[in-house]
Amino acid sequence: MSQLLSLRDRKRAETWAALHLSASGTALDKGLECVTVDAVAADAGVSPRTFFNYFASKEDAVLGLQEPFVDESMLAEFDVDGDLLASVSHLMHAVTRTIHGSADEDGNRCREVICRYPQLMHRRFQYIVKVEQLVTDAVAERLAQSSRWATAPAGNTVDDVAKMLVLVAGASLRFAIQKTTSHPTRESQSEALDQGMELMRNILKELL
Amino acid sequence: MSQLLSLRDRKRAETWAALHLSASGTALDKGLECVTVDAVAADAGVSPRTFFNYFASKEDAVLGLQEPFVDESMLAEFDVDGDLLASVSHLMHAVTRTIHGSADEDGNRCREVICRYPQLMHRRFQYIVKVEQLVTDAVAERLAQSSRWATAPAGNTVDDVAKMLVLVAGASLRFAIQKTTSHPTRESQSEALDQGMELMRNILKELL
DNA sequence: GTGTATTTTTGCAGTGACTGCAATAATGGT
DNA sequence: ACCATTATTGCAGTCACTGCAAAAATACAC
Repeated sequence: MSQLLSLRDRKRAETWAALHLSASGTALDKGLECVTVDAVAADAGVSPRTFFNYFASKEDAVLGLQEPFVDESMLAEFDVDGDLLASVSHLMHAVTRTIHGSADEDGNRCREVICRYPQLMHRRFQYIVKVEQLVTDAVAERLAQSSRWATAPAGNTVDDVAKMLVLVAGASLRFAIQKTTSHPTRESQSEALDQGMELMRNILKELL
Repeated sequence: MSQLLSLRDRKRAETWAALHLSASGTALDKGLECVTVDAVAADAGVSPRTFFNYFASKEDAVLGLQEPFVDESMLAEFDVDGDLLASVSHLMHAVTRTIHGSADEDGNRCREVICRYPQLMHRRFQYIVKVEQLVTDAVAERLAQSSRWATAPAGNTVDDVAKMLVLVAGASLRFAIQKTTSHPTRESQSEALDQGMELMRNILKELL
C-alpha cells in the first residue's frame, strides 16, 4: 500500500509541481517576460492546452496558487473567548498557507519573484480577499454561538462583526506580507505576523 | 474666457468620459462580455488604438479608474493630535474618490456594475492598495513631525506605524466598500464609512 | 495667417493569453 | 477484457494589448 494517492492523483500532483516550478524558475532565471504558457508547458512536458487544466492564468502558475480552504484542524485552535484578534489572525494565516504548494523553500522563491515583479502582488491580494471571505463565514458561525458576541452592537449584524473582525485582523496579515516580500530574505512570515499584531495593539491602546 | 481648459484638455476629457460611459453603459445594458475594446472605441468615436491612450485595460474603462493622488486640500483637515483613525480613514476616502470621474450618478453606476460582475472588485481593491501606499507616505511624514509618534514602539520605524495605521483605518474603508457594493442602492459610502468606524471602535474597545 | 514644435490619433502588424469543441488517450473499476 | 470516467491534446478562433512610424490636430511664436 505505498499509494496513499491513486496513480492519477500522483501524476496530477507531479504535473502541477512541474508547471509551477518551471514558471517560477523561469521567472527568476530569465525574467517574467520569458514566462509564456507555451514555454512553461513545453518545459513541464505537457501540451499548452493542458496548462489551463491546472492553472487559470499564467500568474497563478508562477505563484503556485491553489483554491484556499478552511480545514477542521485550523478551527481547532480557534477560541472565541480568548484573544479573538490573535485567533482570527492566525486562522487567516493558516488558510493563507493552503494557497501555496508551499514547501518553505517554494514560499521563499515566490516571495523573491513577487519582490522582483510587484505586479504579481495584486494577484496575491486577490487571493487574500478570498481567504477573508472564507474566514469571515467561519468566524461568523463561531460568533453566533458565543454569548458575548451573539448580539452585535448598534444596528449591525453578527456577519458585520465577523467581517470587521477579519478586516482588522487582516491588517496584520497584510502588514506581514508586505514586510516579508519587500525584504525577501527576512524572518519568517509568522514572526512578522506576530510583530505586526504587537504593533497594532500598541497603536490601538494609544488611540482608544 | 469660457475656457478654463485648453481645447486639447477639453477634448481629452470628453473622449475619456465618452469611453468610460460607453464601457460602463454597455456592461449594464448588454452584459460585460459585450464590452470589447473595439466596440467601446467605435461607440466613443475613436480608433481602437486610441482607447489605450486613455485606459490601460478594459476594466479600467468600465470602472472609470484614474491615477489616484493626494491633494493639499485633503491634508488640510488631517489632524495628527486629534482622532487619528478617523483622520486617516477620511483621508483614504478622499483619495479614493479621486480615482473616479465620480459624479455621484457615475459612482452608483459603477457600484451596480461591480455588484453584477464581482470579478471587477479585484481591480478596485488593486487601486485601494495604491491609495494605501500614497496615504501611508503622507501619514508617515505627518507622524514624523508629531511629538507623540515621532518615536515608534518596540523595534518599529515610523513608517511601520504609518503602514499599520493605514491598514487598520483601511479596514473600515473596505468594510464600507463591500457594504455599499453588495446593496448598490443603499446609503452613501461616507455614511457606511462612519458606521464601519463606529463598529470597529466598539469591537476594539471590547477586545483591548 | 504662416510656419514650426508638440501632442494626439491612427493604422498596421504582431504576440500571446485564453476558450470551446471534439477526438484521443490514459486510468479506474469490474 | 470491457466499459465508464477523466485527462490530454490539437485546432481554430477571439480578443486584449504593444511597438512603431505616419498622419492629423493643436498650441505657440511671429
